[in-house]
Formats: sequence, structure tokens, C-alpha cells
Amino acid sequence: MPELPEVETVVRSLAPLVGRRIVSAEFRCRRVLRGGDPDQMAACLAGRRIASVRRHGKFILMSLQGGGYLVVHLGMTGRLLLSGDPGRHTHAILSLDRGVLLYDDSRQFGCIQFSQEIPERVLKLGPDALEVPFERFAAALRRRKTRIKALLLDQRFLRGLGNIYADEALFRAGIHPLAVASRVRAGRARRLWGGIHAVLSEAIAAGGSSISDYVDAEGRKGFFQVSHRVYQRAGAPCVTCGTAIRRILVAQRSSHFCPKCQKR
DNA sequence: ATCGGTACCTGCACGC
DNA sequence: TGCGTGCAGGTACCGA
Repeated sequence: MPELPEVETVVRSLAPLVGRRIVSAEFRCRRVLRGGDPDQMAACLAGRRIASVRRHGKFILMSLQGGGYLVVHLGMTGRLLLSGDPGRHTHAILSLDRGVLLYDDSRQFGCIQFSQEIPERVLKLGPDALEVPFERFAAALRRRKTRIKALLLDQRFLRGLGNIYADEALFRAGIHPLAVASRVRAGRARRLWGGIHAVLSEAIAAGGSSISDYVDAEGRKGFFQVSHRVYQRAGAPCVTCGTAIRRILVAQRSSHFCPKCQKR
């Protein structure tokens, strides 16, 4: 479910966690755990205080007082919730000195991990999609021969974009999802860089996109989905020219675009 | 090194 | 009503 704007919204809504002490932890599903068994992880967390909560791409990093991190990735359907009752897909329950933190994930594509240091797979990601300077972005584009849509989804190229915002940014830049990255001209590359920044910023301001079930830690839905210009609008008229939006597969992912406004 | 395809898992909407 | 199919914000891993 969650791309950069949704994860950012979740992280902001987790602000009440800072300063809380984890009284006890329970992990119910091995599959979403990374490294270590459930009991060992619970033992590592018990008694620790949460010092900070921040986002790194689509990862959520909770630093613990005295060292170590609770690292969470929401996958497609992961949720972190500050209230509610454990359900069928609740895989982690952290009892706090005040309140509770639940990790819920029906598809189990997400993960939760305790680690002394920030894991390598998190550190090796590319620059943040909201922070990358244009020159660095353009230089990296020039080096890659893959299709632009696939590249935007590659977290080692840029961290934070996912299927919704890649499609939306390409539309804003007038670039076809199958365009070869290295052949995108400077002018278009600048529009893409600007489009990425704009669409992510607007989506954060709207609390993210709630397509089916995404909510922040307080259970609030986002409303950026009503501002999507191409994503899941196949057959509907382009907001710019009226041409029917098309849907194709690129790198096995649905890609939505306007065949008239977006050139290869 | 880079690229493309597949696998992982559950739930929902749809057509028959 | 039930069943099969296709689709869904994700990454990881394999072979070419």
C-alpha cells in the first residue's frame, strides 16, 4: 500500500511514540520477522524506550534509547496502529507504558526487524525522492538503459517512489513509461524531477492515497486518490487532452498513461 | 553490473 | 451461492 507519502504520513502520526517505553512485545508470525526468533526479539525490546521515529525511503526506523533500531517495512498491506484490538493479521503487539503499537499485515509482504545497526539493505538505497538534487538525478538517469518506469520503481536508484507516484510523475513530465532512461532529454528530465517532487509533496499534504485500506497510525485515511491523474484511470479521459488513459504492463506492474501527452 | 521475470501471501471484485 | 480468474501501494532472488 504505502509509498513515500503514505510512509511519511504514518511516521508523522507515530509522533506520540517518542519517549514511550516498551513494556513487552509479542510476535505472532515468523514470516514477517527478519533475523532472529520471536522470543529473542521480544527480549531485545522489553524495557527499551523509543528515542525517535523517522522515515528512510519506505522504511520506518525507530531508534531505541541505548542503541539499536526497530526497522519496519509496510510492504503492500502493512499497518502500524496506535489503538485497536489485535485481529487475524496482527503479527506484532508492543505494549507500551502508555498505549499500544500493533503491526498488522494481511499479505505479509512487509517486515519488522530488530537490529543493532541500520541494516545494509536499508543503507544501500538510492537518494530520497524528495531530497535528490537535480544534477545527481539527471546524471543517474543518463547512466541507465532500462525503461524509465522500471527505474523509478528501483529503490537503489531513488528511494520512496512506488507504482502510483511513478505513474503520476511520468504523466506530469509527459514521458512514456516505456521510454529508455538514458534517452530522456534534459528538459524532460527536469520536468520529471519537478513532477516527482510536486506529486509527493501534494500527496503528503493530503495524507497519502487510500486506494483500499491504507490508514495512518490513528486510523485516518488519506485523500490524495481523488487527485490521481492516471493511476487506475484506464479508459477515463486524460485531464489535459481528453484522450482515454491506457494501462499496460511494464516490469510486470500496471502502468497508466496518456498515449497522446506522454512520448517515448 | 544490469536487466527482466518470477515468487511470496491474502482478499476482493468480477463473470459465469 | 460458489468457483475460477485477475488484480492489488511491496521487495527478493534467480538466471541470462
